Amino acid sequence: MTTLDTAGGRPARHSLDDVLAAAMAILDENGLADLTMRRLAASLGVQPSALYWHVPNKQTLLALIADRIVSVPGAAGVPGTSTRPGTATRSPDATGIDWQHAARAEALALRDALLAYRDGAEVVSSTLALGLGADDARGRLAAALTGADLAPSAREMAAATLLHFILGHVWHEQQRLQADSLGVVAPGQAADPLEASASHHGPGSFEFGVDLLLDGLAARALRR
Amino acid sequence: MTTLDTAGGRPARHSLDDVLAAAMAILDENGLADLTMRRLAASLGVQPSALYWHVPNKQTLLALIADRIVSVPGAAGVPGTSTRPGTATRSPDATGIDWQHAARAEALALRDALLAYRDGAEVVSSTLALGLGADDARGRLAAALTGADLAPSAREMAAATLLHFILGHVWHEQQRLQADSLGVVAPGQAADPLEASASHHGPGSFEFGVDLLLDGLAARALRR
DNA sequence: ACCTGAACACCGTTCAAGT
DNA sequence: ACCTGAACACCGTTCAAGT
Repeated sequence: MTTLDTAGGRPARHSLDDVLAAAMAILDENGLADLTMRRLAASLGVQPSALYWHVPNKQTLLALIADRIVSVPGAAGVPGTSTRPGTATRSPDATGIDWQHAARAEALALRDALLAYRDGAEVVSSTLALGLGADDARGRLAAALTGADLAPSAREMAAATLLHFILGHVWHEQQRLQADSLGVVAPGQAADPLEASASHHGPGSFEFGVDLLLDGLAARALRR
Repeated sequence: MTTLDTAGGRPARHSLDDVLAAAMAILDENGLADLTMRRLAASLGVQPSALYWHVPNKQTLLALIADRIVSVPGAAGVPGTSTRPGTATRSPDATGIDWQHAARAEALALRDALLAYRDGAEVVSSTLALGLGADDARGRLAAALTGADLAPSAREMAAATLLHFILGHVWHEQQRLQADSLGVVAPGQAADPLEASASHHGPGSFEFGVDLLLDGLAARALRR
């Protein structure tokens, strides 16, 4: 079905874009555990070895996917431009825009982007040290913090803190989604909504964390 | 060398404790990628299938390891008692103890515990939904926050926020350690100490994040 | 109580060769 | 420019059987 074999001939010919699209489809439908090079090749109607013409190894493939997951236009993004420099600025005259609102919006947009693909947070997390997508996200968060009265290094560290929290939270969230759908429930972690909503994983716990960080920054700004 | 074959006989007999100790040795010396069931079996002088008498599957093995990594006595822990209830209280009369100091100490202790094993943060993160170790850590953080003037649900959410930040930060940190030791450097992420120390990954960026969170909590406490 | 032996159904990656 | 075919060196897990 996704093989897309050329009408008459045998060997299907693909671009890197095709490969990434197919990989992301598998990721979303079956999860990271099922995203193997062999399964990906099969979904493209191609031999596994063919993938290594497009990509040097699986790790790079995952990094490219992470890049795409994170590069969807967020709250500050212009729709259609998927890649923007990390230090992108929003509208030049930022007067009247509350930086806390901007940072909050960016954080929520990043969470949505991660939630848009199954295991999105794990893919992006596992790829952190390779740069690319994660750096893009941190750049956007840092840009959103322009306006807070912070030294450049403090702004960078604050953006990193936000990013780490977001990845940690969403990953946990997606692990629970998967565990629940598999019926696997850990002893302490009750699956019934009663306990879930009353505890650290209820709705709003993400916003709580973001606001906590932003409150900390605001307190710092006041002390200068 | 680690086979520990009984002097005279053929089949080596082991306890779950032996298995976990051998697994943690591999983890620390060779990393998570090399911690396979087959390699673990070989290090114990046993067939791979023998491991499945001690443990139902690899995921459970990793969860048990995560539990041990996290359960080292932290700042508030009594040395020797490795397992304590999640809602453990520290000394009853907490008057005079600054909760911010307690939470900070607990966060630093957790980071040290994660750093004590190669890929520690990834192992614990991947095991979050299974409860065990991660829950223990969150419980200790929540306990340390007793004294901050917070509603119980807020305290739980704050502990979760701290935990997610810590895992995200240390995982990133350990990824960089491994990337550096392999000589793999990402385009943007310069390996030279000049850029590293000037940015979000310099020394102190962990403390910065923790303090940011604690400042946010302090600001909240003031508003009540 | 703890392990062997053999098998099943997979992996990622390389490399010469094809078109 | 993009793919095949065949191979290499691995995986996690199951299960009957042994002691």
